[in-house]
Amino acid sequence: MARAATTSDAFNAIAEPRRRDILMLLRDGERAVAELAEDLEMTQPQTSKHLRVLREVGLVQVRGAGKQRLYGLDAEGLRPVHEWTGGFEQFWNGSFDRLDAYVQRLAQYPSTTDRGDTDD
Amino acid sequence: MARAATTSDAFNAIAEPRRRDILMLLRDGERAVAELAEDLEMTQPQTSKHLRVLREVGLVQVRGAGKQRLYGLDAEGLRPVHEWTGGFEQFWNGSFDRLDAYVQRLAQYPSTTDRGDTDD
DNA sequence: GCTTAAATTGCCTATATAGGCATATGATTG
DNA sequence: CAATCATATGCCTATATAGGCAATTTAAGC
Repeated sequence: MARAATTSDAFNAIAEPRRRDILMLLRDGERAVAELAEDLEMTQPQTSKHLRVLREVGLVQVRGAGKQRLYGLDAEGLRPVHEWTGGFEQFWNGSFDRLDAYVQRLAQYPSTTDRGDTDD
Repeated sequence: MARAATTSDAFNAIAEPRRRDILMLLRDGERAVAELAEDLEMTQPQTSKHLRVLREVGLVQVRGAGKQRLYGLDAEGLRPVHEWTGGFEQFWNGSFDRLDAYVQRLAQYPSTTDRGDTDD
């Protein structure tokens, strides 16, 4: 009855722009919380919370470094998202054209054409 | 103060599993609402609402076909997601190894090694 | 125009945050 | 152990849904 938990998977985790920003920053290497907070102009608790979500879905890792805790990227979790969206690649890279669409439509609605009801 | 609107962009739209299911079904061609509802075992209003979100972020298109409304895929909107995640591909396809990580860490924390504080 | 079929929209509830702030927890150093 | 720096949590509020159901709109057909 409510929205899906953002902590459930990578899809939900990266739905939040702030978290995407964090991940992008981490591409350049590990970062301490305070640094991330400063770069992204967020408060420290805010940053910590986002990092927690990212950690729970396995997109980042932490390691203690003195008083600091350095967060590092664990991008493997983004792979499913990349692959899922990749399953639609044919629809935007040109290998999919109107003929494909026509054939697909026939597969589902063969009667549509019988009634001369196609839109083109 | 609240969660980001799921209607804001594709990232949010596909965070919902149901909507991903809908998009996958639509890969095979256009579908009427009732059909989608049946295939996904959802109520029809529920399906309509998800379709509305998908339409608002431009991931699907509609066209009237008699009493029915056929929804079709407009996957172009998934491209940004695919490309964004693709920006992390190096981290899981093997071209990125511990040396890269080491170099990246140095870039951010050169002193870490000076203090003999690395984790390996 | 009325009836029927197919979808959409409105209304209500429960729930999961995101953000702000204060406070607790951890680790380091003297 | 006390003091301090760096993070993580707890608590509270506002908000955006997702789901259930009823009612309204849209489109055919008679």
